[in-house]
Amino acid sequence: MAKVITPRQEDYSRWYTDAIIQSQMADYSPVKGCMVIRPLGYSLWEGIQKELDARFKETGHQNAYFPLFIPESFLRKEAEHVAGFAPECAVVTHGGGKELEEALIVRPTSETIIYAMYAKWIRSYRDLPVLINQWANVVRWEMRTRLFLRTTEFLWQEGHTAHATEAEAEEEALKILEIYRRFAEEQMAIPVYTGVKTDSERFAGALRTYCLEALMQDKKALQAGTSHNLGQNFAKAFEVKFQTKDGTWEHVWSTSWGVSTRLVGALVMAHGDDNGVSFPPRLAPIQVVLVPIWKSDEERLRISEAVRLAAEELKGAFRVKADLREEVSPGWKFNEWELKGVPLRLEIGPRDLEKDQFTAVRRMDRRKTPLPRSGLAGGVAALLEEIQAEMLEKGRAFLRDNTRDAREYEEFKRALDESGGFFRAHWCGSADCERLIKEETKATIRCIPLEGNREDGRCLRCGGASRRWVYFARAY
RNA sequence: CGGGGCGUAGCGCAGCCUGGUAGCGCAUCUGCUUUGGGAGCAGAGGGUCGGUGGUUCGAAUCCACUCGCCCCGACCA
Repeated sequence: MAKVITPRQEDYSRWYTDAIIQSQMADYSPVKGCMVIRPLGYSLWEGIQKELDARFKETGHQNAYFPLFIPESFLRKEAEHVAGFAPECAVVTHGGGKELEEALIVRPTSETIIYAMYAKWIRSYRDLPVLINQWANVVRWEMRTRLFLRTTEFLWQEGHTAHATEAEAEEEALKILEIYRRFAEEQMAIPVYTGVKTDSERFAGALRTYCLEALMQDKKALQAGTSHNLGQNFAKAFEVKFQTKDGTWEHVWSTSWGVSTRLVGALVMAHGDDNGVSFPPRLAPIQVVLVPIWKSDEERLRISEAVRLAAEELKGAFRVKADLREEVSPGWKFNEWELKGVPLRLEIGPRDLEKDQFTAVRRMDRRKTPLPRSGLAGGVAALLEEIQAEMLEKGRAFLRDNTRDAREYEEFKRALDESGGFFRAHWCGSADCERLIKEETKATIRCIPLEGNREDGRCLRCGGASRRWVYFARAY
């Protein structure tokens, strides 16, 4: 039967779409730019939510929910913020059959409504810090959309915290950045670069924007999460003040931070191959699939029984699926579960039964290992851990191999076209140089590392003095 | 918004140039044989050809308008 997915080398962008549609992670909706997240895609998001939510709570955050609709006037209160978001907002002008007195914005992000509420709730330094997160949908009217990476409506979490001092807010923003970084590596098996955005890439209304940048297989960078130190910008716009110990009034210092369903797209692009998507064991909705192989009725009975017993044994510790369908062949099942990204497959046929074993096959490279039926759970646990670790290691090697130094502009341009990836290059700090590089090469400064990049050099574009290098890349 | 492509059965497509009873593959259903990498044979069901209007004896096919989607660019998580 014909391959259902366009090979990556032929057309990476088609491959991405094919992999998602064919694996049934998502589908296009009747509304342009929107997508339906199907059970496979959604359960990945649930896995992401579960793990991140636990980490947020461990660090003292609580969940809450703020409404979808925001009065238009709220958005206008912070000048930079409104300039940044107004063009991409969906606006509700009618309700209940009548034109509304004040139009309502469908939230593109919730800073404004949240700070309006914080202004009511915060009176004293004793009320601080406020550490709230919400899991929500937001809408941004993007011109060009792509499944999971950029859709008109998407799901995310947005944390919004308020603190008594600038130092506390800064500490919070960095703490979250570190949570994100570790999550990306430990759970998603995607290594990232972290750092701070330049002014031009900063969140509208933030003092500083910290970010995670990952590298996809087509050598383009993907922003995987952001954490903003908002300073007192929103506090001033919304009059969020508190009384200090000395009785003076001060504006709070705040942060906001988020990751979105884009992470699901990152998983696809980081780990998928021409056979479909491929998920790291810790996030895989199904970690182990059991596939029986039989010929005679007698074999069918014995082998399906062995599968049932194994599934029973593994069920407590792993997310397991026993594929006992009789209407499709084993070969069909192999392909289907590979397409859907299951990291480990256990085959059992007459030959395995004879040796009292399962044949384990790793999704990431199809490597086969016999696993004795006794102590199966232990063997499976070890294999899954091994796969998780190797997927991360593979990602690390990929990131390392595709990060280069760029000292000379023409050489940089050539290397961008030839190899892509990240480039460490000196930048004088001028917005003009940054803009010209973007116009001339389509590469942007992905982030300025927080440490380890101090070094005297010459700006890639103008040759002026530079004291630190930054990461450049073409990005999604 | 600019450039390109596509709307014909659930999915993928052919047919359109040169108008004349709507086809192929996959999927689905039934039966038998199969099962260690997408099984075989036989049979069956399924389509107002994106929409509207026009030309014509006759339109999937020609013309006009329109709607939608995908890809590439400018904006962005």
